[in-house]
Amino acid sequence: MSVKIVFADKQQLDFPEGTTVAQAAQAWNSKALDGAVAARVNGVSVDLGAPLQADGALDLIDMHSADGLAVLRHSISHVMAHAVQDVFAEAKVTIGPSIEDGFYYDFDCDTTFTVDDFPKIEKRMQEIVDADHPFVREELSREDAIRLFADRNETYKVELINDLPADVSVVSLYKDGDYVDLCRGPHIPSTGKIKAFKLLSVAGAYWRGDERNKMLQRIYGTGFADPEALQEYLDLIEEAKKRDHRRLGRELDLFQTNDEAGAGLIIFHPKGMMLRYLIEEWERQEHIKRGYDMVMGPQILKVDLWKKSGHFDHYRENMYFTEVDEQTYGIKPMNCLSHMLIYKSKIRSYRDLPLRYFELGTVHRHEKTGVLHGLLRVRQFTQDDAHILCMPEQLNSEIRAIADFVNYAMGVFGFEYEVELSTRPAHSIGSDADWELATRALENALKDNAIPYEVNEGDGAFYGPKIDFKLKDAIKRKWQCATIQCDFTLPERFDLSYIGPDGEKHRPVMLHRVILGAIERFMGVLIEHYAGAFPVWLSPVQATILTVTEKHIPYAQTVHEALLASGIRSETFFDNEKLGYKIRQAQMQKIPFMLVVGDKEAESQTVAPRARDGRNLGAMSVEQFVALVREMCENRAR
RNA sequence: GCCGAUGUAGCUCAGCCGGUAGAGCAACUGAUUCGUAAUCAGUAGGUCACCAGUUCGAAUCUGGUCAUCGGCUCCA
Repeated sequence: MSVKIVFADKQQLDFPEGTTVAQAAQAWNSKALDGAVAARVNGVSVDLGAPLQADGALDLIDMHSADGLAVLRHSISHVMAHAVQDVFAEAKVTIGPSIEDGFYYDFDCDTTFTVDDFPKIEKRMQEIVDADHPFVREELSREDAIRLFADRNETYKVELINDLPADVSVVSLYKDGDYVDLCRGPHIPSTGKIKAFKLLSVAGAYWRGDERNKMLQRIYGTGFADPEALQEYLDLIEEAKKRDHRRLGRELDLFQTNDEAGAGLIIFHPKGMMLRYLIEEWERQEHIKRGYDMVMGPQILKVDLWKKSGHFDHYRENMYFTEVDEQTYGIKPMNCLSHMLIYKSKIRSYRDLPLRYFELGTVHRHEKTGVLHGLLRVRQFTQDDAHILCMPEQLNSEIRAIADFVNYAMGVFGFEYEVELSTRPAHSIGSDADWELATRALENALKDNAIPYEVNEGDGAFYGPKIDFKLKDAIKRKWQCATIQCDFTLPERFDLSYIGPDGEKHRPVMLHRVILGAIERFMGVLIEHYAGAFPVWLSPVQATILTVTEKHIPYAQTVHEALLASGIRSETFFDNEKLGYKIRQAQMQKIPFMLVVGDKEAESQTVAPRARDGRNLGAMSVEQFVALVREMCENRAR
């Protein structure tokens, strides 16, 4: 029997059945195996050593491709587990997949691993690599596999096999040397193919990601096709550290957190507050343009109102409470309640809808200590929040308008983003019918507007499904900022109504939505995105005036005042230092323009701007400079 | 909240086996008056996160608390 194999270039060759993928590929093209780590036969990933058993299309997976790197890293994770068990005999293996940028493996081990153990583990890994053990695939019955792992005291592997679906009767194992792991594969042909790896960090992780389960020890590492690519990645990590918003927040004097004030609470310094003011002011204008009404509710509301809304029952552990005159008040974790009360303040007609209430609403949420992170995860934050009350038939166009708004806003700041639809979570309120209706409404709006999205099962808010917009920051981390949530429950609980054309009362639907999300988080993402070098319109300081010597101070002062009067955010730097020093300081502060003022400028009543990128713009009048800055602001230019 | 690590001057970090703290940069003062990424000299600055305990004696050892960092879980 022979099999017909079609290769990437459409060439078709016949081979005896049982010919391995590698042999076939070699016959097709003698260089085909260079850099190949695995292959796809009819779209299914297989080892290079896999036998060909049927006709099909074969293409090779290159080590440099995303799929190839995943295979390589998965193989390195086996080598790491192998090495860890050689170093720590009592370590039990659990799971160890490849992930974006690397891999990890989780172990259950009484000895706690530290980064100081890495050299030992890496040394052992290198020995395994040097030994060039082939990765050997074996298939065993469920029972035999369970017996094998039980004999080796690998209880987690036994649990994994036991939990496989009932119709799985055969499982695959991979061996390299004396190490055996339960694994679907594919793997690289042998450990010797590994040319570049590094262990990065150790952390705790719950078995199967469930906080009720045992905490395991996870070792993260990465691997690349060659040492150069690994070094490039390590350099990228260094670069990411340099643009960490917590570091830049201090260096650029934007904000602080303070032990004495409390965890997760941000204290904005003048420059950080200016940045925040600029973002917020921009937002207000954009909301007014789009038909939103600005409103504002109180910071605390009586606990009974939180009971009515369902927050007390479903969100209490995240809320702060305070006692005033024997009354318990809940400090708001969300802004919706006041907006509901505004709606209820009079009888609404269908002609009034949609109503769009916008509030830069400051909320408090009691986040778990371990999740706090700079500006990105805090306990007090301000949302650019709005609640849209509309008729069900208006949902579609309202969602579309919000999606357009988000798209516009992301464009202004230069972010890419992805869209996800999150459905009903385990812990939620409302009827199945309402959830169905709300989820359908969001989904239809996405489909009608041809917005590509992915479904995120069970990730909705407790009161309704949501569309999440995940923007990608400078180091490709994804952050949830914008979100649209569809809510039939709160209007019900607050008995909201409008009088329809038929003269009868009807129930409005509510959309909760944010565009930037939390201002604090968005600022954190922005700082990293721009690496602290904000575009001119967002720069807390747009120009700093540098004197060549002390005698130029009087003229520089008049320039400064003229700029301030023109609405330019100007700063003076008159220290008794050399010009080079002042330029260096201004450069490190990432100020867009440095205005050098010396004899020439004072005499000709000009300034000599030096742009942040080092370009010397030559002498120009103050008016010309003001016009330049204004134009850049309008174009939102860097 | 969980696992692990860390907490020394404004910042970055030294400080071995317990004997009451040190550098660079920043700051301040003085000199210098200088043209596109660091002028020179001097001075000052620390409850060693906090609270207990062990000890003749604790930055150092032990326990607790707080905070930060890397993750997990959760999330704007």
